[in-house]
Amino acid sequence: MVADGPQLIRRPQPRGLETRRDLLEAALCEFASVGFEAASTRAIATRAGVRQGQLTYQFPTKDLLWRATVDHLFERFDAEVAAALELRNTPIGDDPVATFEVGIRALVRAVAKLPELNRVMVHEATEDSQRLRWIVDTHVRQRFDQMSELWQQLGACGATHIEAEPVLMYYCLLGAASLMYVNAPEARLLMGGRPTSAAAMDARVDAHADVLIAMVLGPKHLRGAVRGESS
Amino acid sequence: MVADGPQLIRRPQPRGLETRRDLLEAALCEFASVGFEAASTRAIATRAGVRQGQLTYQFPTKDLLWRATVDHLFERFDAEVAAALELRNTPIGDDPVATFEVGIRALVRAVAKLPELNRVMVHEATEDSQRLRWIVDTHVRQRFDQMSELWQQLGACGATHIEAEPVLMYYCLLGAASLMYVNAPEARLLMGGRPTSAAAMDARVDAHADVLIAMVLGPKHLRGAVRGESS
DNA sequence: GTCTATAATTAGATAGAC
DNA sequence: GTCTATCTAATTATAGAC
Repeated sequence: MVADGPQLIRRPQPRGLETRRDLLEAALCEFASVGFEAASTRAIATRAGVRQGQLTYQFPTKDLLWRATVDHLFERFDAEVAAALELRNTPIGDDPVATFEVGIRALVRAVAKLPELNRVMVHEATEDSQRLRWIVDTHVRQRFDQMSELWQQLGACGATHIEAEPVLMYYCLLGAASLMYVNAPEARLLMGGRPTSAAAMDARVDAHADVLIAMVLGPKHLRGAVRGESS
Repeated sequence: MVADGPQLIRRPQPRGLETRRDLLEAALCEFASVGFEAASTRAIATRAGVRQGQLTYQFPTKDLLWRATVDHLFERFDAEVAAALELRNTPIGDDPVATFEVGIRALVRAVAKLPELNRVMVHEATEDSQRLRWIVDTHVRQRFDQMSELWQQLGACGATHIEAEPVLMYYCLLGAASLMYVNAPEARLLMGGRPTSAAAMDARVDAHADVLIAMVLGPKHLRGAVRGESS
């Protein structure tokens, strides 16, 4: 999705691809933690276990590294969503209510497992820039349009008592779904540093999705799965 | 709330206080836009119309400038909340439902008028650090506890069909209330750069609060004020 | 494909003139 | 209280050896 890599005269060699992948994973962490400008290519290279010169060979400029990282992040995010969809016996069809419910569950699961994506988004979206325009045009707008259409279908079939224009609902749902994971270090401090096993984490994610669905579809849609706090 | 300023041997002189205020306003913008590490003290001084040496006289280190900025930000935020509360004929008392409703309206109004606070929070909360611990201990925890108690009262009196532990609800409500304003540059791109007059902005903020209240208190609490889209 | 060495900028902090 | 000049360290990007 973005011009990448070495000079591309011949197909890349396996060890180059591997360091490339390592660099992308390292860049993902750094960019998500502190944003584009504060992230240092040296720190990224070190985290990936290579030298700085190696990074600039794979990604000639910091900007190209960032774009490749964002592409990689959205790919992983889509994979998380797909995995979450398969986990359920996805009754997706032309029923907007079922689509919404399954979609919200998959969304919450994905943002919880990959908070780095929303962190990068938030670091970039606080100020207008070329990078923000690129990420909106390349990745965000299509997802926003998709969600808008679903929201309008939901309103048309009378499934919700909430009346709001799509852009408002987009940010309400995304914010409610993601802030706890974006601000996970803060949340951990507020909760007093409980250990949070993987199972407890999963239960919390399910409860989180239940809350969002109950907020939008109302009490009549409660499926008895709304837990407060469990192990 | 934080040790500040020059050597404090004598009371500060008026022109010093003025540049101090200018520096805090400038720092607020820079820290909110790009975060602590990417913000440059030179850029802050330039924006405030003074030289860099002047900044280090008022705030010896970047860290002290940041803390003073955050204190200032929370003061301004509380002022916005207070102004929003006075705007309504605040029926706050011991009725949790009324308190919640008025509080949500004031919250949405305040985050919309001062998105810089939530931007700073999000820049800091994506990674554990001394700054994060300081901001949580100094400003966040007391507000979190206050909101948790209100949420438990709301559940106890059966006013909501949502069942969730306080920390989950804290991030759901705060995320739903703030993301649109935190990511305002992105939202403007998604909406196609509509002009958004002050009146339209106000209407949108009211509609936003209506949505949050309807989400939590359910259809029975709709007050006929839920607008979709208006001028 | 990987590495070292280095150029060119820029950062925060300090010292001292006025 | 304000400003200029400067120090030290860290940044991205480049050139070239292997």
